[in-house]
Amino acid sequence: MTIQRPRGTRDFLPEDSFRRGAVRKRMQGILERWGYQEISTPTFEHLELFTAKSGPSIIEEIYAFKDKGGRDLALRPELTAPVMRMYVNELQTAPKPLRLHYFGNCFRYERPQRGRFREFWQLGAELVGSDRPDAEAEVIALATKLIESSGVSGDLHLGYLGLIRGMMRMIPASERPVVMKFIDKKERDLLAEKLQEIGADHLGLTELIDLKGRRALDRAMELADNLATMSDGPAPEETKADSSETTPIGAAGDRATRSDRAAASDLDLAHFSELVDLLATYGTEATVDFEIVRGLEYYTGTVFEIYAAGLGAQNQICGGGTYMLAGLLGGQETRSTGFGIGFDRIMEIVALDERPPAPVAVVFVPQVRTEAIMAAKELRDGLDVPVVIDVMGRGLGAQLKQASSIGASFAVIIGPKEVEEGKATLRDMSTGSQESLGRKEMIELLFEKTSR
RNA sequence: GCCGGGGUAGGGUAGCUGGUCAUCCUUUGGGACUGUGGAUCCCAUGACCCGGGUUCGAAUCCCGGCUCCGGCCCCA
Repeated sequence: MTIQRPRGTRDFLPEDSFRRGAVRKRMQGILERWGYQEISTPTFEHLELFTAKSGPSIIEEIYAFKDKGGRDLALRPELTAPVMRMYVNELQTAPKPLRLHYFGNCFRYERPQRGRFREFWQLGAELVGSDRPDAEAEVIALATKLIESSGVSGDLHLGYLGLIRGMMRMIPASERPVVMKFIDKKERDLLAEKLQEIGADHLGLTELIDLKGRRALDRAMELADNLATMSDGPAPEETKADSSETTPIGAAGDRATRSDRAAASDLDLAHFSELVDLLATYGTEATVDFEIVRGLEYYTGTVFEIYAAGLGAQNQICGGGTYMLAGLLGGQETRSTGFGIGFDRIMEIVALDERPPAPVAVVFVPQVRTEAIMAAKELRDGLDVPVVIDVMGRGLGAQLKQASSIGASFAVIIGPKEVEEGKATLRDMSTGSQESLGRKEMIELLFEKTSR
């Protein structure tokens, strides 16, 4: 038995690596042009970073371990938390806004299936320091631009947590987690049942999440007005009561706390509406969809997800929104907006056909090996394509055969005759035509013919 | 964690109602062809996922494990 790859990991053969590199470079080129700067963080972090962000239950899903010094560490399951940790550690006093992008491998201990691996790559960006619609629109437009650049057509769904959270304040705190869960899981029947049970079916929640697109926004405005009228009643009192029971024992407690913290700005639908208009300016098409709640607590308002066709169950290729994480990680509270793209999922459906450049082969008669190696050296300095030379001790014919099988565009043939004349023979591998050239002309001609 | 379907040379496959040397294609290395490739021919390398069980005998049947694929859950 040979040694196998660990479960859920992949090997990337030269062809795969080339394709991945090409798509990555394309995306990073766009990020740079939008003024985002690349950063990198460690592959592993203190476990606490991730439990602080997502709660202790995350430990079940990640690679967590103790090192030899007894420290609790974890392979990063995502990159937003490390990036914000880096921000809190060393970038808090940098001029705002900060535009950052990253690309890195992440790890989760999950059952592998299509589009889901134990080691996977995420590419993302964070705009730190603003949660204005301007910032959100830029980030969302950027995300769609990146996905487009790979030839993948994505379907952008744009949500806003404010209204739903406003509605949540109208129902008992103890019922909120389960209601949120039903929304997230798209359990319509259970949701309707639950709302009726707790006497909250008049809020318009089920109606809201069913609406999509332009009409959803208009209707949301009306619902917000109704809600504002209702909240003049007992709501503030209840809010207070909630905060008193917010000892951070688990997800439920956190949920209530953060919902309330964001209360002041929650119902600001004008903000959301402005974002929708700005996105139109960017030419980014979005479907308004209040069903997107992205279960994560630190999102404060705008959230979005992008789906792609042709991926089966794992069709989400991008997720993001506006969040407050710096405070949670011990820094001064800062609003940021960002997204992560599932790079592997993009690669499964990417429409680009990128191929490595064809190499040039130096083919020689054994007795002039030295001259051939020197020629190869010169060619490598002068050309932008791979230059390869025989290391198998093969004869001339076998070398040409090899050149052909690796797809060489040209062969530079060197024998005693050429050495004597100070020239080399250039053979076009597709046509078989040959010409004798001096060193300088050889490089000039080849450069011209091989550069794209 | 749960539910299905698979695992035979590097890749793709036949065999799988148990019994000669496990089939064929391709790839790789060598040769026919020591100054000219793509063709052809010859040679070589190379596999029954692992462990038990049933049997005179297991690639084949049974059980367990590992792993891959698809779905659930969760997410990227």
